[in-house]
Amino acid sequence: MGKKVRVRFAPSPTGDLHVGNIRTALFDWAYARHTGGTFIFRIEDTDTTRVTDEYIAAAIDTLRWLGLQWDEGPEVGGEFGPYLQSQRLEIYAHWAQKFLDQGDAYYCFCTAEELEARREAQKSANVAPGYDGKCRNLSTQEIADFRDQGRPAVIRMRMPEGETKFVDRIRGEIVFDHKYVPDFVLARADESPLYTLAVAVDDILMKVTHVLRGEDLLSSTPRQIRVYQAMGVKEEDFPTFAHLPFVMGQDNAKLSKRNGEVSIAWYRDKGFLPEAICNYLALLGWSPGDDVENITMQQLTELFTVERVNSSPARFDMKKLESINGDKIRALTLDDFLSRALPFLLESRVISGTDKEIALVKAALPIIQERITRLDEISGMLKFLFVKTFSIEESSLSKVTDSAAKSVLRRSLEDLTALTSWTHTNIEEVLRAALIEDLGLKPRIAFGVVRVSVTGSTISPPLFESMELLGKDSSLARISAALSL
RNA sequence: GCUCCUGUAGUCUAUAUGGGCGAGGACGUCACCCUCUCAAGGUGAAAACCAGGGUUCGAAUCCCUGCAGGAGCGCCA
Repeated sequence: MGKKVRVRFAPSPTGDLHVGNIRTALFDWAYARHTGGTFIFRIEDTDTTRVTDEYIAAAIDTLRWLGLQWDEGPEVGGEFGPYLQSQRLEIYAHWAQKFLDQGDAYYCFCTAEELEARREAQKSANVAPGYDGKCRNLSTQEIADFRDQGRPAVIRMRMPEGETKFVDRIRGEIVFDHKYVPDFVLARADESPLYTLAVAVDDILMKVTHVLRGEDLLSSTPRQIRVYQAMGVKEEDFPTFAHLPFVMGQDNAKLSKRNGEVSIAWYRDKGFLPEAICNYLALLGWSPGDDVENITMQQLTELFTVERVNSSPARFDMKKLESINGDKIRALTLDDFLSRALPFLLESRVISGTDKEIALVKAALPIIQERITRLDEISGMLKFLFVKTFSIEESSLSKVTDSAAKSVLRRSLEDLTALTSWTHTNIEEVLRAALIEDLGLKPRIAFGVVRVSVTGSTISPPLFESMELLGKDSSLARISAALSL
């Protein structure tokens, strides 16, 4: 080796980045960081009909949010830019022409309809569908005739007979017989490049040393290698390939909207922490070993090696993600937790953002920190502290209306009114003395009644702390309101 | 159809190069404990080597076949 590691994450943003993309990006990033190499972010936008500026912007935003800093790429630049393939068109045109001149590529005049018809024929004849090489050896006369007819021509790469052999860092030696690798198109009739041309050219020009990407690209590797060869690159300068296993949906199908949300934007909105997403995704197809699971981004870069990546596909499990998310939330410092919680409270309009509100939120967060698995649960748990017109939820109303409940409320109101120092320990002391010791009630019954009257729900943060935060006036007002229901 | 990849509990995985694997951990599930609800935490339980052959003193670990799942075969990436 000796060469400095350069890895790239090169998505084609035809939609929001999804779980699978991110897992790939994460491994690329972790590998670069682990080896002290360079992490390159490149946008593959050669398919202008499907890639949009919005999706590109979203991809950039998502990577930023996840904390996967790139060393070269959009917005940060770099020595081998530009990093948007749409800005590198003349480079691809140059190489396509060179391949043509060398005889490695040729013009193909077959129309889409003709190709389609022949593919159908191949299928019904039980032959692998693929280009049949019709235009491979056209004479100059034939080419001229097609040109005269005004037929458009694509540029096709010639696959010589033989085989391509390479060592995949995850799967070992892989061999493809060229019989199953048909001549492929490098550029459209309008000369715009295709992925097959652009990736290979860019990986070489950007001096990429390791290609870590999805398993779906495994069978396109011989085509890339073919381009390297046509470029005159020596075999020892080819990048090393490592094809990562798939991330699939719960039901073993490919991840899609239908089974589990795939867009990272959705996870962000739901209140998943970026470090939780990364930690969980890192565990899909990789493991640090030694029964370790909960790791920081820093540890990931220290522990990550391609050797420990599995070759078998993994299923995405939302439950486990939530569990890890809960762990990460519990590990947050109060200030960090606060800054992450605020956007959700603002968004749901539980608070408007005044200093007073924020101070109350900060005081309340510790009592809910271990009770949530996602940030979007915060609003529901704290809204009782902020609502202007308080009401008890429908399903819990019956808890406070029977006569036994009334006596609990009456007694609570009485004893609490006399309490001067409104702290949760004092509140608890008073209520225990009155309801448990004096009235002889079971704690869960007695406190349950008070809980519903004060928080409006049978489920809430710890009662006494909640009452302290709510304040004496509001707490007593709610109890007396419940009394008159 | 053809080519390629993959196969440890419901899920993710650990067991560096075959022998403490009579299979370990985590999520989930169930039970119990703790407890003012909900959580968190603690304890415990059920739960797996795809099948069949071989190689070997010994295989979950290596080989073959079968089966199952997935991917690719585009003027998509």
